Amino acid sequence: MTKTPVTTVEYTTHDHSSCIHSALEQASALCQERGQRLTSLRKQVLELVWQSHKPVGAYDVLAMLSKGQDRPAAPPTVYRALDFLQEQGLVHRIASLNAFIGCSCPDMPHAGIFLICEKCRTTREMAQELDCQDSLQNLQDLADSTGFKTSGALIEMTGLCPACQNEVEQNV
Amino acid sequence: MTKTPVTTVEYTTHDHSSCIHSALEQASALCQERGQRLTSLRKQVLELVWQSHKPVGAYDVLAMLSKGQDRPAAPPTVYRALDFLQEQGLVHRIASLNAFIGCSCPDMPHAGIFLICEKCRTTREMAQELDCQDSLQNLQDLADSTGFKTSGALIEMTGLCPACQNEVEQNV
DNA sequence: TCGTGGGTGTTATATTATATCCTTTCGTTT
DNA sequence: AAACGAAAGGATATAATATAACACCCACGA
Repeated sequence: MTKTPVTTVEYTTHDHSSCIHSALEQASALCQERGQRLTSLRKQVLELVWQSHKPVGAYDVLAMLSKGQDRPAAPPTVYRALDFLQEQGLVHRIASLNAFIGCSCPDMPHAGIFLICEKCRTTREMAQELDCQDSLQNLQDLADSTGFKTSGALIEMTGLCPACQNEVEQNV
Repeated sequence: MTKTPVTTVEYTTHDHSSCIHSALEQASALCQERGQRLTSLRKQVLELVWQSHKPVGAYDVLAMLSKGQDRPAAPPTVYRALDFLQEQGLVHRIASLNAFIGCSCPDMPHAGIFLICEKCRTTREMAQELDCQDSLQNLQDLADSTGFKTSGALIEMTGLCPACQNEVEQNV
């Protein structure tokens, strides 16, 4: 049986520069709105995180940032920028990979649900889908019904993205 | 309003030695069943992980393991044991804490849902509750409906455990 | 103008995890 | 029992990730 996958931009060749551009625009607007300073360094780091739809390590960012510089940047430089971006909801940390990824909808607070391809590492965030927030709420209700008081959730699902599923089929 | 929390053993003073004992018993039985070797070292590490209902770091285990030894153990010793225990489903890794916790129901494979108290770090695993597996299935269906092929899930919820909620109230 | 505080640079170090090679242990086969 | 091979563990080194602490600078308001 073949089912037509609902392919999303993360999994297709697309004009990624427009992803980056719109992420930066949105970040800029949000920070202005909030009276936060999206400094040159922070913007640079955000742009580097957005170079792909795969989570990127802090030290990768560091390396990219240092490329062509006379003196390479030091870890705290990057971690501070990443901390800021996380606080502003502009990037998420993927705990299972010790890596960071740009948030696809930073304008509304949300606990992200991440679909991480274990083959190509392309990672998609489910956040705005209604059903998704329902499921999350279910979980939280469940937790709270045991007397726990939930304040945050981390959901990372691993598997194969549509593109990598196809590759596997072809290799067989 | 006050609601009576459904307190569970993790959050109450209890005869923890019986937790440890039964975990070891169960581990022993499972390994035997599977033809796996629960060596002395692995058993020791499992016991150390079970010292509490809080996730414990690999280097904490290392330190406890080395205490009183003439020559301290080296990291790979602990990581190898932890890897084995994870493979056997006897311990889980809590990604957001880089730490490990004993599995409360190693006899059936499951994706754990963890409730982590951000104050005392006591962590409870929801695994067997029916609703909980339903919610998980919901999430997976949701992911799969986008063309993703889910193979594993990581769910870590943070908040306050019943005991720590009470403390907060008292301090106010 | 003078503080003041946030942001960044810099150095050092902490924490977590793995690679590699070698030795020991243990079950199996002969 | 001896020999073998595979799995487990010991030991050393190093990789990868993250933070502490302090110094400097600059923009901004009093």
